[in-house]
Amino acid sequence: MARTGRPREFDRDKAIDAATALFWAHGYEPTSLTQLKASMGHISPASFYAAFGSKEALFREVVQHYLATYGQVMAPLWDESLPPREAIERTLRGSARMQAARTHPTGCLVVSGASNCSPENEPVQALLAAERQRTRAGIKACVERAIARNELKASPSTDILPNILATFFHGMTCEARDGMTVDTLDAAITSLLTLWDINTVKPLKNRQKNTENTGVRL
Amino acid sequence: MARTGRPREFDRDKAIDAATALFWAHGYEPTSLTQLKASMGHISPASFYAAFGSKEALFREVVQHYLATYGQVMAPLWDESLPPREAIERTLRGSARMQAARTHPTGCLVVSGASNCSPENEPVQALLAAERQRTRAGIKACVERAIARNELKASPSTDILPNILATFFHGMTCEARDGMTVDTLDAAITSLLTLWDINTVKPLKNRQKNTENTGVRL
DNA sequence: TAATTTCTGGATCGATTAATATGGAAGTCT
DNA sequence: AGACTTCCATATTAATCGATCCAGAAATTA
Repeated sequence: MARTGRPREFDRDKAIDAATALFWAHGYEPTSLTQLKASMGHISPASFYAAFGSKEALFREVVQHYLATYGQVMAPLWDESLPPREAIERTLRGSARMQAARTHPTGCLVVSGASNCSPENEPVQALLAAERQRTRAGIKACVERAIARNELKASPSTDILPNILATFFHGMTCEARDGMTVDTLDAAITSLLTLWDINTVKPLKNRQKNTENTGVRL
Repeated sequence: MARTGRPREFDRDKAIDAATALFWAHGYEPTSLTQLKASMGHISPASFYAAFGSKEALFREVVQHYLATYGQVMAPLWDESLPPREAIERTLRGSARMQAARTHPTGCLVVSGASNCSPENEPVQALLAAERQRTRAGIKACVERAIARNELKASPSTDILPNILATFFHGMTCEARDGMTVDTLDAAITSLLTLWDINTVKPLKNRQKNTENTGVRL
């Protein structure tokens, strides 16, 4: 769009990165414009508003950027070329590794990015809530696909499986932020997936071997 | 202590109740002094500070009050007169029912009460983090007690069981706040506890009957 | 009644919030 | 070169933040 005129002096992409780190670590409301501008190289208010519009608009950009990068650990959920169980397992293990990493704030931005909000910022909360709902739908679709492929038997305990997985998944944010390591989370995932395996149509004695050679992305 | 002088005109206990509802719904930082004072009957700043000292001191009182009332759903964890599995089950079901109830804000105050915090309020975050750690210790103690009583076999998958339960437990806050009903959470708990049962020393064929006649408190 | 204590309302503190306005320098395009 | 666009830095907006202070009213006890 902007092709003429004086070019911006700060790197917009790096600014988004810096804003992501701040919002991720402290949440939407506690992150002040002063902090944001400082993290972008002490840019002026005018530069900030010209580049991003508002704090909320910046946050929405940050969320999109997060989903397009870190959030890609959940991509297997919608990859229908993967066996459903592997899609779930890759998502869980990838998320565990991402959320517990020390190279950025721990936990998931979508879960904890706006969990404490004033009523006037309810739209921000709704944005993340919608994204979490998308995750639940993805998990549910995997389980239903497994049933359709005759890999899981249809039963009440299979019906509730997506809810268990979603609850555990969202709980990882709290655990990671409280210091749980990736190894511990990974071991928990291995054990949790037993709940999947005991609902398979033909239980294999050595099914647990599957959990070792499934790669983890990112 | 205060026996003479003009008595306070507002009900301090009701004020704590009102503050609990606000902090629970919006979190520590987004809840302003103005809101707090208004919820206590539009009391004056002087009355507020005379009665509570500061916003942070009030929050600490609120947390104690929360733990002594709503938080008592976790009491079974430290009740050694209960069989360990029943202690865990009562805690999970009681928490699910409490967190999903519509008579107060959903979710758990200890999990979401200060999840978005500025660095200067780190002590508030630490207060809740310590309480969460106490919960994890309680869950772990139950599992270890079950092993000591020869009700669970010692194994790697038993070792990780407390972490799975804690992650699920803390995830319930996110699910409840996003609208998951108590019935759904309850069904998920029933299925999750299968992970306990498959690690029992002598697996009973009709173990699942146990999940029906265990009472739920509060 | 007198003395004491603690309440109340209102004004106010400095700091910080997100957002806007202004004026001029800097760089791009024709 | 000249026109144009967009940048930057500095001030400043009104509102709100948590917290403090003071004067006077009110209720207790002696």
